Amino acid sequence: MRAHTGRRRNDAARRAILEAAAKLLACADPVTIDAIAAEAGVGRQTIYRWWPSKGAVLLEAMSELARQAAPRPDTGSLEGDLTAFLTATFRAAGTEPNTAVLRTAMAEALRDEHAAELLREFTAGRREELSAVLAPWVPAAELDLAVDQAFGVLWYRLLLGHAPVDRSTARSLAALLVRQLQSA
Amino acid sequence: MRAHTGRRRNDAARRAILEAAAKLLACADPVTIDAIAAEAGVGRQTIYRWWPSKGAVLLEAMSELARQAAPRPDTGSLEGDLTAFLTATFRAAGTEPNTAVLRTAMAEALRDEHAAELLREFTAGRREELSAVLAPWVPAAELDLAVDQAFGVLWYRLLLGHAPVDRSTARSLAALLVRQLQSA
Amino acid sequence: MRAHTGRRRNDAARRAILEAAAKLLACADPVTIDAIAAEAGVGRQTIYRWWPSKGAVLLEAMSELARQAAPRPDTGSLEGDLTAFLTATFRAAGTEPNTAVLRTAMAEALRDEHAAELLREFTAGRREELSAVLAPWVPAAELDLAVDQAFGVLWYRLLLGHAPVDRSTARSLAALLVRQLQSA
Amino acid sequence: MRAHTGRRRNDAARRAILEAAAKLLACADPVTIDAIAAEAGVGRQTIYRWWPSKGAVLLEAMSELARQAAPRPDTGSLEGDLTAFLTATFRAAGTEPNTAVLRTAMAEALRDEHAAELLREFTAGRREELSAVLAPWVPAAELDLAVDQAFGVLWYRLLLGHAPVDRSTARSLAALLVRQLQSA
DNA sequence: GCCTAATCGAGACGGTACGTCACGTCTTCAC
DNA sequence: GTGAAGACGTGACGTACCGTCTCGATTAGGC
Repeated sequence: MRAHTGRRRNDAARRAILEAAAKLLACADPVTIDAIAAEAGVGRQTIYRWWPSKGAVLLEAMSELARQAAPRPDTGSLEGDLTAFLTATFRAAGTEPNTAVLRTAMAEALRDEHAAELLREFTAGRREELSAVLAPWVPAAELDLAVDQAFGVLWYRLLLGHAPVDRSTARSLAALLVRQLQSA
Repeated sequence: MRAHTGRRRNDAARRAILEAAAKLLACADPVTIDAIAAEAGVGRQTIYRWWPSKGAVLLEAMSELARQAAPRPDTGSLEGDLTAFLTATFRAAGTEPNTAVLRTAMAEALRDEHAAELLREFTAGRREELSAVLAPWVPAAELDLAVDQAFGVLWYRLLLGHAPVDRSTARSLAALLVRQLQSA
Repeated sequence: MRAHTGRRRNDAARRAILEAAAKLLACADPVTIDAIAAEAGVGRQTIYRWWPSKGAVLLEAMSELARQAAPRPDTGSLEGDLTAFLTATFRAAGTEPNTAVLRTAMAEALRDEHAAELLREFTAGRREELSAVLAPWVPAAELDLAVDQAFGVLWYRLLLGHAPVDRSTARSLAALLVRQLQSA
Repeated sequence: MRAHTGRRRNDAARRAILEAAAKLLACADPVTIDAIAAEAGVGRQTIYRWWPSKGAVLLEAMSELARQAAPRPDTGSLEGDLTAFLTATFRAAGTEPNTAVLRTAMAEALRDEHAAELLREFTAGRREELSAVLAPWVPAAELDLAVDQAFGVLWYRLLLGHAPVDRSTARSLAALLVRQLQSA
């Protein structure tokens, strides 16, 4: 038995696919596999060879996009750190095309188990970031719920659009959470 | 001029459609117009005559389902009222088939503007309920954000599934929010 | 038992329907019941009350249109009479909108037994006309086939459109048929 | 540049579609695309990929069916050849399921320009056959009209059904045409 | 002058077929 | 074996007409 024969995976194709997906993700309208393949100059099968579904491609593309976002602030106070984190996060999420990307990603995750898994991983990563920020000051028992309150507001507003996702929201939310967490 | 001519809308068909939609909504797998029509014993066109899209039917069905849910508690304390409201709400939303219904409704709203509008209306109604509960005790400036924190946690967990939506979550959340709001 | 009570049939509606059908028949594109009803300013049911199918309306409209066409020539010779008859018939049938009417009528007759029956009646009438023209000169045994040869050429060209249906065709055909019939 | 990439057209599917169409064509009742697809064990889209309309499929199927029909008789006499040709043709056309096939084909051609074009091609081929039979004996100027007389009788009777399309008709018609053509 | 009943325009109803779109799989040939 | 190209079976979509079934309004004898 040979360990491996034949042509090796073309990383250029992989990157082209993710970039095409990212580009289309930002357009707000539903993304098709054909569109990704055409935009990437790639055969449809090349996508299915490496990802289990359309949603998986989109989610991976989104995760790459959002990789750089997170600062790990250290201002010396809970309120300072939390404000810095939430401000950065809300500003990023509330700005197009990111808003459209996140909404489309959630839409995909609700229809595709592969995408759902990747979105769970992505959001778990974000929660860990925020947990790390809060951990020094907050009792462990309250951590998870506090984190979900912050990201809950973010996603709830993002998906429904009834209220802004912006810097000022982030600041108010940080202040409220601080009061809640420190009054223990 | 006559006020109206022609056969009137068949209310039995309308109800059959919404009930069929509600039934299928609870099944967790994607709902098709054909399935609704068949389940309701109705022609497809009768659906398209009265609703602009599949999403609109589903959202209307969901809204009818959830109409009765809300208690308007009056225990005499912020913590009592809030706990009662959130406990009831989380328990309802966290129980199948309601969880599936809400997830499907959101999935539809993310792809269909008509459904989105109806989901906005539905969630606005729920926020008003909670606002009414909080209003006596909470400064107006903090109301909206507090409400979004509560429903944010609910939807965030519902959609991602990383943590439970249950009575105990509701109680913890109520306690946290009370601390936050009363420490002002 | 009373012989009859209630409102009588509205002849204006009947005429409006046939005229609307005639008008739409002339347009070459497929005619719908809705279009007839709208054009006639009539409810759909008023059509179905009096005709068994769409085709029946169209065929009756066509028959009324074509009622006046037939001359009963008497030039004193077989060739003269035949030429006169065929010339008139081919010129009428070969001119728009009559061509479209006949084609549409046949299309309808091929899908609708009521229309087929009416088209059979209509064409039977036309064949009788031609038979009457030929009868004085042609042995009875050959009459039917000769008549079918004439109308056969007419319809064959009308339906396929590979060759004209015009006065000169009529004259050539008349001459050929005369030779055939007189050489007995 | 490559001459061609991608999977090739599946000829088995093509044949299955045409055979299914032929089979359904013979059933006298209206043919649907779904029925063809199901009978052929093929997706609907595979039909639309290769034929512009339902009529085009049906006409192509009919043309294949009728390909073998034509004898090219050579009995040494006009009457002999013509009788042989018309007898064979009328017998074939006048026998079920061929009659139903031809009627359905015409019905389709009257509603669908693609089918009309294919029916024109088919009938043109048949006319050429008959022209070739007649050419040695008939002046060119009279050829087309004589041919249209023969096929005219065939189609006229086929479509209206007022008189038989059979061997004896063919013989009488041949005799009449011979008299007409030879008495010049 | 009512009563009865059939007709009218309007339009909603359950159906059937249409032609399109996107999916995820498969097949072909080039590399 | 991987790549682009593209045909394949599948199944939902939204539209167009069909022929039937209500509606309330209108009309016209028979009593």
